[in-house]
Amino acid sequence: MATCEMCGRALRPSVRGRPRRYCSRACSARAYRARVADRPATVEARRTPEVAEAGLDQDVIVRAAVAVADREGAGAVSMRRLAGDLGVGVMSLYRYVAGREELNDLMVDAAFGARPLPEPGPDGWRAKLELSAREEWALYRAHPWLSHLAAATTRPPNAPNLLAYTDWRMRALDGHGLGFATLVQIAIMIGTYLQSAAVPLAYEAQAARRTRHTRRQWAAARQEAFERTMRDPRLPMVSEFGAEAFEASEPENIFEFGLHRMLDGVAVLLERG
Amino acid sequence: MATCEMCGRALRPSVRGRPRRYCSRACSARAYRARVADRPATVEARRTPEVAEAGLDQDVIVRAAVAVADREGAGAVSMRRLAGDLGVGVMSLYRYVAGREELNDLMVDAAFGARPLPEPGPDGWRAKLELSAREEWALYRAHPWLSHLAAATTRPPNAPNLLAYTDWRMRALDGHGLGFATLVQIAIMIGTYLQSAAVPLAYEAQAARRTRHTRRQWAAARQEAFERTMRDPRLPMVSEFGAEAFEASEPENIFEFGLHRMLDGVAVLLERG
DNA sequence: GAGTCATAAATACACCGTACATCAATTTGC
DNA sequence: GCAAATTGATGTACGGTGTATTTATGACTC
Repeated sequence: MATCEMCGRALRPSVRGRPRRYCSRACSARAYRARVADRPATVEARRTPEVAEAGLDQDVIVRAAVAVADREGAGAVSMRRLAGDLGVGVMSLYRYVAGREELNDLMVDAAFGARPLPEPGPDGWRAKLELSAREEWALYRAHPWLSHLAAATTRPPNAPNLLAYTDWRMRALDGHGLGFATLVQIAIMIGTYLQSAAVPLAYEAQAARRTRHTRRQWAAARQEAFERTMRDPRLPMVSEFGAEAFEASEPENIFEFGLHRMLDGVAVLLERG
Repeated sequence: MATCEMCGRALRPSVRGRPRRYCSRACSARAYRARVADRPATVEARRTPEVAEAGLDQDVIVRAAVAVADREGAGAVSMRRLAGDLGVGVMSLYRYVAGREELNDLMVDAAFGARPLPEPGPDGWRAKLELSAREEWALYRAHPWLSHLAAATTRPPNAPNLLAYTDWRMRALDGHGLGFATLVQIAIMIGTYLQSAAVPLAYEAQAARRTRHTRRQWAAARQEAFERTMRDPRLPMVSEFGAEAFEASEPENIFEFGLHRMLDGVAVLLERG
């Protein structure tokens, strides 16, 4: 097991690239000091760094990330890009954000935090659950990158504002005789479904960002490719796809359909007692 | 609109990086010939390329990709890695696969193709749908990278073997008085749900790949982080999470629970006529 | 006043996907 | 029969990615 060269503590595994030598930036700096100590003092001031006016913090970074993702898609978000937008050095970001993975979690949390569910909400468990689903869907509509990132959050999820949705749903169902474990499962089931029903929204947004010309080209190529695979004797039903079926498989309609089926399923569960 | 410098045809947009100049490799080669033609003939043979023994093809590449993903996770799959494993040059892969995106689609298709649904399957729509869900779940268990990639396939999906699942589900429900659009929606709803219910399996697999030592460290860090966010007065229900709730939120149990709720929901729809 | 720490940023490494260039071998068209 | 075109394989290079380490400055503490 590798240990820190300065303090001897266990090193957490390096995410990628070279193995770690120090357990923290503090140890790295300490080691640097030690090395510098016994070295001819040739070091002198070369650069006077500009002081950032307002100062950096986690919120600023996350807001910048969300803004980029909203405008140009999740793919446009990178540490370099954010640093450029904020006018700071790339590595400065790491002072406030552990890394790319944490930034993703923070983006998800920020998005959910901007749209809290109302208290106490409408009457009745069904209206409540339906509302919570529509609110979450509205979020995915507003931030097409969100569903993908929400599905990719660290597990168990580390975003309080995302958990707030789960909590609200559990409270919506509390007092109807269901066990705690069942409340958990219903709440998770709904979130799970919405997340992946919303994934196609990212494709729509990607298309919308193209120029009218290339968008048409792109859509045509996709459609053509699909029609080629669709026309397969082993897919008798899919071969019958027409305008009506395409309409039915629009994200909006899949969302709506699945929501009602799930709520009907929950109703069955409640009737059984 | 940019056009090919050789043949003047419209250029499809470059996926990333430099803009295209030619519409195909053929045109690129033609341009090269033209350039070489009026140039002192200094070019001579420098290298005799080794002929690949068995020859490359799409299947070989896709199988290699699936093998790497199974063993080391989706993150380990890269064009360079595959080329290395297969003992060929990186760019040789592009002769059989359009690019990374198509490779993803092909991996998904290959996985689903390896587990076709039985014909005619069990009796009754409910048993059929349940079987199809369990088969798909078994796939996600066998290939933890699959759910993520399946969610990220191009839309509409271009993988016949994935569509075969949709088709089979639609046939399972055919003849019960539901409209074609409803069949589509039920089939998509089930697939959608399973995909995102399976995402956490990738985390489990990632954990399993770690050494026992680092796995414990990793799990402890995750758990600690979660318990910190969970203990929040604004999350009264989540704060109550105990062993039972954690057990209930295991992927396997979420899968099982959601499946039965959805099938109950479909049953309600059928009763209504 | 010396030592420590928080902040900021440049540099460097190990990756990634893929456009284009370049060769040899094969196929095609006349 | 032979030149032209095409195909297959591969090297090189570009423009990115995340992040470990190093270097530097000021502010705070003992």
